[in-house]
Amino acid sequence: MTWSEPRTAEPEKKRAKMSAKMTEPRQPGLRAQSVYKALRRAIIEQALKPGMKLPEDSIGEQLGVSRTLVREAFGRLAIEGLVELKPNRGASVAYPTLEEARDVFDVRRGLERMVAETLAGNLTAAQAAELEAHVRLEEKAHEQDGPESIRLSGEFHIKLAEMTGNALLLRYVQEASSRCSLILAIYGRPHSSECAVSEHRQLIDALRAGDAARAAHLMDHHLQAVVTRALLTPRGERDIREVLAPYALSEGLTPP
Amino acid sequence: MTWSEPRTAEPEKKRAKMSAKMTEPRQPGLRAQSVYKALRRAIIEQALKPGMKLPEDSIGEQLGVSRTLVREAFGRLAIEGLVELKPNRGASVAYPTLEEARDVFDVRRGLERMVAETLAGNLTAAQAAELEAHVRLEEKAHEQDGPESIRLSGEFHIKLAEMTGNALLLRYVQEASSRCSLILAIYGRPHSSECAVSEHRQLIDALRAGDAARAAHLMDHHLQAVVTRALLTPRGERDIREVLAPYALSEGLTPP
DNA sequence: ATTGACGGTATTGTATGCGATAATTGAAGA
DNA sequence: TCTTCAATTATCGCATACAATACCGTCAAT
Repeated sequence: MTWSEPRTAEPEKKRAKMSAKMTEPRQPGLRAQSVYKALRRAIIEQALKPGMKLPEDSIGEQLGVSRTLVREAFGRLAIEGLVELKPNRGASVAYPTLEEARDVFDVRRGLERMVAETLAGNLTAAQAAELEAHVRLEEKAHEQDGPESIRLSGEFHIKLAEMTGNALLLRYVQEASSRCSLILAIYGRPHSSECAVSEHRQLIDALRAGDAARAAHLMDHHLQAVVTRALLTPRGERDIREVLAPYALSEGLTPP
Repeated sequence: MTWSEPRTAEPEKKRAKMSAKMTEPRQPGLRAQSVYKALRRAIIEQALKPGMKLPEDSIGEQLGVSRTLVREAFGRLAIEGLVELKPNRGASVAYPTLEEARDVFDVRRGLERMVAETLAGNLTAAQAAELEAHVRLEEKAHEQDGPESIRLSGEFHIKLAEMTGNALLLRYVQEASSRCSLILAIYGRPHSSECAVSEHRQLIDALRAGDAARAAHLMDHHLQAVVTRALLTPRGERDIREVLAPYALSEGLTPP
């Protein structure tokens, strides 16, 4: 994101009573949305790391908006579990505990099972083709194993949710999905590519065949596999910091 | 709108610099929460009817807070699908279309199926007892068939979700549940008591027996039954207004 | 009579201000 | 040197200020 324009560079005293034509008439609500999306991406891509403090002032200044809009974005992100909001202590990037993490993954499995069941036997030819094209992209990306691979894996699941045509289900899947990203950023091993492409392929087959039970089962185990592959299991924590951090954070302590 | 008190009559210059002790130190964030809860209840209990306009000013004035907090509440409620927020046109109580309604019910069924599966065979004796006590309450209330009956039916499902110990699942179930209330307010027949107590009882039995499949199945059909009993099926709309209203509202038109 | 233009008012979107709370620093005492 | 506590500073919570729309009624023109 290019924040090249120095909107609030000057000592901000002269903005009242300015000549009427220098206000750019960006359409309303759009700036708020942008702040939200910027922060969301920054968190998911780990530019903002879990536990990191998020001062309203500096962020607003950086993004060229007032604290009001930043605050609004924090609200939404807090509901989605991406930031934590403590009274009088402001916002920080969420640092889910292992327990919360497990909750999220459990719910996600359930949600995506619904997706699979809904879609089984109801895919149009076009949709099936789109999914297969996507999987081929995943295969290509998987070879050079960049961060692209991870993004595509995630998008596959979002695409599936979209195809159900159920807006609420889509929203929940998206939410669970972002939270999973955050969780894997904390507890996951460095960069396992998370989703096995072959499992995606099998799933598509089951969906085309209209085998709801098999599709649901595949999805369930696929996501279960993601968890184990990415190491969510707490046996043998690798770093003492990681063991303590959640506790420290949840008590309002701030490790350096 | 009663403009009895001349709020902005005075040149509003003298409100700064008041004697230091007249600020009640209510703890921060609590007022925001209160506004949110107040509006939420008002909507669910249909004091605020679907489609009704929600001006920030008058609501804030009524609740004794500034537009800022009202706005914040609107944001949360909008995410939960209880209010609609249109740019530059403000907030109104949501008026879900039949399609959205179906989405919500579908997701709810899936979520509560998860609840049932999670709980099956995992109820403590205390929990089972609590549920049975609740059902007895429902039976009592069912006789005089007041609005109490509806509230208790809803609470049964919330209680179940709580017992899973999964905070996220609980939140989703609560959200779906409130949206269902709103939906039934629009499309439901006058006051069917929505949940059959006997079905609740059967469900508890299945949960105690640890029969996950049966519990899930019961839950699924129970909720399906709620839909049919409450008449969500669009055959034979009773009133032209009700047919048109969703379309009007969704286009931003405001029927009288 | 309907429609379209115009002007005033009501409401929204966003920024800013003010008091309050927590973080931090620094000084004094153990 | 290590604690304890007070003063300073950074931030937050909330209200308010102000500009930008949208709404509504009036009036003129077809």
